[in-house]
Amino acid sequence: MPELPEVENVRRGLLGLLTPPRRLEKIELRRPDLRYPISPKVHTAEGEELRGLRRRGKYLLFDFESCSILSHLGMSGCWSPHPKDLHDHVILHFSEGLRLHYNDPRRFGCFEFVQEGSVHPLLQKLGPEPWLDLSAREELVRRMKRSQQSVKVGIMDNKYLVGVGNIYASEALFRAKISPLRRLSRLTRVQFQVLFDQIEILLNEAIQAGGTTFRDYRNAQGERGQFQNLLRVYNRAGLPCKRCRTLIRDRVLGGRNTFWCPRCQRS
DNA sequence: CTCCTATCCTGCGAGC
DNA sequence: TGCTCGCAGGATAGGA
Repeated sequence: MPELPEVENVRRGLLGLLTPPRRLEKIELRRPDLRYPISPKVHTAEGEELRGLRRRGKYLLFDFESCSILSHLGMSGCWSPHPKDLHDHVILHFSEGLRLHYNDPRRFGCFEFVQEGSVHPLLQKLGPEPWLDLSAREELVRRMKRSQQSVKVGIMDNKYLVGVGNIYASEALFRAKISPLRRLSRLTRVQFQVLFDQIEILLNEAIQAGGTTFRDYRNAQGERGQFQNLLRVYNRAGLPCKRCRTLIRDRVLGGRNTFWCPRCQRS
């Protein structure tokens, strides 16, 4: 469900609830696993004070004194102070009665222990955050140009860069006027620069708008995002392009539905 | 290596 | 109204 802008909004909302810093009193596991088995080592964090809450790509990191806990929301995960009961799989009991409930019907998310000073294997192979300096951009162009994958599948691939999921991939390519079908190896350097620019602008706008609630995304306060009102191509197959009125097309690419305007995105 | 597919799981909307 | 089917914002393992 959540892409980078949604996870960033969850992070900010949780940070608000957790300020001033609270002590984690107990981790309540309502089941032994999500996507992976949950390590009993997570209980190490009990009794420790929360030192910070970071985001890396679509992952959240709760930083404690001696360890961190890595949380991914998968497709349907959500952190909230309000109990939902059904599918509340993990509950963090903080001091002063604050409880954070991790709810995830599909259980594609994860809840992982990270030893202080070590990098979790899930984070090991991740590419950079999408806000790239000049040299990071050049490096990325070099790497991506070697690939025969479509640009749509490419920008969603975490080994190149993190945070762009299925909605924002289609949206970024529309803004950059690049066909999602084009192979990475065939993009020009200028196209890469425009694409990286548009990804940054798009994600900034989406964060600002509180993320996209296409279906069931809610932030930590239970509120919907607003960016769905600003989407230009996603889920608009058969509807007229907002720029040129040509009908938006869709097609499955890398197993995910992809939307584009065949006129605005010809190259 | 790289690329592609199937898969994990539940809920919901479309279509009949 | 009620049923079935297919698809959903992610990411990985395993095969070609």
